[in-house]
Amino acid sequence: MALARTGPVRSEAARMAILDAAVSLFTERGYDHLTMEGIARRAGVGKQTIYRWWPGKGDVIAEAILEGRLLSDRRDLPDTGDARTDLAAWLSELFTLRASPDGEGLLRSLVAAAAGSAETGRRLRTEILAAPLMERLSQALGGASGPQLHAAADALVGAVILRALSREEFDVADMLLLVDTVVGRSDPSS
Amino acid sequence: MALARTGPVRSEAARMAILDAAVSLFTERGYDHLTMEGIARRAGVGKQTIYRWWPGKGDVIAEAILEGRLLSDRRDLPDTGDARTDLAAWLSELFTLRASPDGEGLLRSLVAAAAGSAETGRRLRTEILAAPLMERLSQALGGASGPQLHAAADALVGAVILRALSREEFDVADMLLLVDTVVGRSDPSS
Amino acid sequence: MALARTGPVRSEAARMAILDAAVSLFTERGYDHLTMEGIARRAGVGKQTIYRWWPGKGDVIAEAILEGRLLSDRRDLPDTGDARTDLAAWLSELFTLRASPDGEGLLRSLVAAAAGSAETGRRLRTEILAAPLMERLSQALGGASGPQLHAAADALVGAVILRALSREEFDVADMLLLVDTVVGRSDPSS
Amino acid sequence: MALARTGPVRSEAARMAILDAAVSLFTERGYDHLTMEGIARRAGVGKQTIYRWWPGKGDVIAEAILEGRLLSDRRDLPDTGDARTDLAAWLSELFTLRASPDGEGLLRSLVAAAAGSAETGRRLRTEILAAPLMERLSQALGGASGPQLHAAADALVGAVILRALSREEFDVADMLLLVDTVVGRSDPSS
DNA sequence: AATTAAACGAGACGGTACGTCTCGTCTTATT
DNA sequence: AATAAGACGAGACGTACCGTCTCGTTTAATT
Repeated sequence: MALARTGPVRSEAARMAILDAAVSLFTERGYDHLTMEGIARRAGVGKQTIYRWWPGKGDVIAEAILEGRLLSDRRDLPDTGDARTDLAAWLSELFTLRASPDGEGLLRSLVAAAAGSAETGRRLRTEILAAPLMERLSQALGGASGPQLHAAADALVGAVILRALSREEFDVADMLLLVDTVVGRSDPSS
Repeated sequence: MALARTGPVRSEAARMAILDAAVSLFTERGYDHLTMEGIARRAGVGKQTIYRWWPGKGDVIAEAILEGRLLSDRRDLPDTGDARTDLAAWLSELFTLRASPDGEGLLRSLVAAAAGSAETGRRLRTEILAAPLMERLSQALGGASGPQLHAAADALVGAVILRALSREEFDVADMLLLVDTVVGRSDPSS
Repeated sequence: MALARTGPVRSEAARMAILDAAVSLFTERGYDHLTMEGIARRAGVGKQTIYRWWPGKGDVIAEAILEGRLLSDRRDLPDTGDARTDLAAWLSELFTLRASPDGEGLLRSLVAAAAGSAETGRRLRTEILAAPLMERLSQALGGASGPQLHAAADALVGAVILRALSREEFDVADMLLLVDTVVGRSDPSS
Repeated sequence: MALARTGPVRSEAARMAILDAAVSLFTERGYDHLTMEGIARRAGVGKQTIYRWWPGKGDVIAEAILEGRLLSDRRDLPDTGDARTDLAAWLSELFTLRASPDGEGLLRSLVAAAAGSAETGRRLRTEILAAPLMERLSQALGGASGPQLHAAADALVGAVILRALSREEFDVADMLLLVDTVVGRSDPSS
């Protein structure tokens, strides 16, 4: 039998305030400038309340991603009937994912967070490679699944990340070329 | 007539000591733990001497990459005659690029550096996507070049980066599957 | 009802360690060489803990004076029955107030501290012109008090400070002459 | 036979520019904020040119005092016929000696300089205790000279310095009381 | 109801690093 | 040889955060 615990229970209000504060500071100033003290200040919360539940800022962000507070609105793909165009459009959106006025791209910030926190890294990939994308991509590949599908998904999303890191521009034509390279020009029609 | 600048000239010894120190600290402890003070300390140099020539640690690392002090030994591809195998082997090496004892992968650290510094981002891509890789990849694609070639290269390298960020394992079979996805199974043989 | 302040309370141990460190460094090397970093280092304290409670090094020294950690043992005058001799002896002691091995006179250091910090200036005068001196001086002046007494005290102590600043020697004969000038030769006898 | 020196001779223009710069910076911001780099910058001179001729900032200020670039206009006493009033007026002027907009009193700054530099200390006293003051004071004391005269002068000027350091106000009445204490009320009239 | 213990806000603490400033020494090309 | 310019190693400045550690208050479940 488990030892019965007495005393107050974890405050959901505090948890919410912390995640809200983290998300808003992250989108405003990027991952590098995100600080535990800043989160506590904006959330109106003691620092210990954050450290009690999360080991570091990376894990706070990881939880925010998990709850769909970041990236959530990029999950759905357009559906024009042409999978190739839809994928390119969705990747373009991913690439331009940016919110900060001072030019710190949000995608780069997410990459920085992923580089610094294992949990964030895991979740970032899972979230980006979400169901809608995989479904469309599978169709475009003629029903591929499993490792094959994942390879294609990683290639598409990875290429976008690499270009974002290199600060190169990436227009729609480039994006279509990328989709063609990975998905193949003639496969869907065959 | 140009204004003749008088006074002492930049110390090459100091520049070298700084880059050496930065490279060794970076490979030992990763980008996050790299500090300007640490570099100055190990280089036996005043902090101002670093700040005089570089705006931040990202730019020091960028210069180290440019000079081939990082990554240089991963530039050459093996040559077994089978481009598919060679590419997979080279990508595996890129993926396992790691030196830190405390588990901070070197590739992830480079990604963090790229996310934080525009110059590093630019140079990282240029360096990784170096001549040897592009040449072999072009052959594998049946002589592709220009945007088409770059799309394929970004897809391959990007996928590896994404998997590194997500802390997933990536064995040789996965790597071959990736190469097949991007390069195509039958193209080289045709 | 007053707002109840919660949270940890100021650490008396840290306060003591800081004042102790400041006093020892001050007497060892003088005010000019006294640094906030040095105090923090010797006190085994974070710099912020000093800056949290004092604006600058001058104010730390001011508090040390207020607590009698500097100057305290020069407060008592000898009592030979002859006020003139006693005052001269006490002023000589004030003049020779020195501790530093490298010749930085302690009195000059106090003057530098007073010049740089309003609070130290105020407290320095209050401390030097302490009760025992005023009492004896008042007797020597035939019971003078108030502004008259202060004028005489300032004249005596000020003259000593000026001579200390000018690095001139000041023997007992000079000191007696000074006392005679301010107190008057014949007053005590009358 | 002396070794004949060849090469250019010390630049008087540079010397002047340095002293001018030092004086203006001193009166603007006080001794504490005076820096060798600041002097060199404003004087349009290499730092080495200052260090070649002066060991430190205190000595530059000492030379400026010696040349009458500081204090020079306070040397003359008014002459109303009443030595007591004249001395009090002159001491008041000394006390209010201030130039900085941010309240750093010039007299306190001179004291700081004197505390930090032996040469400045020596010259400060010599300059303040200049001929005009001594002459008037001697008359007021009924022709005193030598150590006796110096004791009185030190007492007067020292008292003013001490009050300046303590940031206390010092009005004309106080000043007259001080003069009376040192010079004696009835001496001049007798 | 009284007790008990954990979660909370607040924030002090010993630290490390930041990026800037000045120190005094040392090159360099010019005059 | 003296100069203007300024790079250099050194280290203090005052600030921002780190992660840990009290504080006193508030809130549940257990007696």
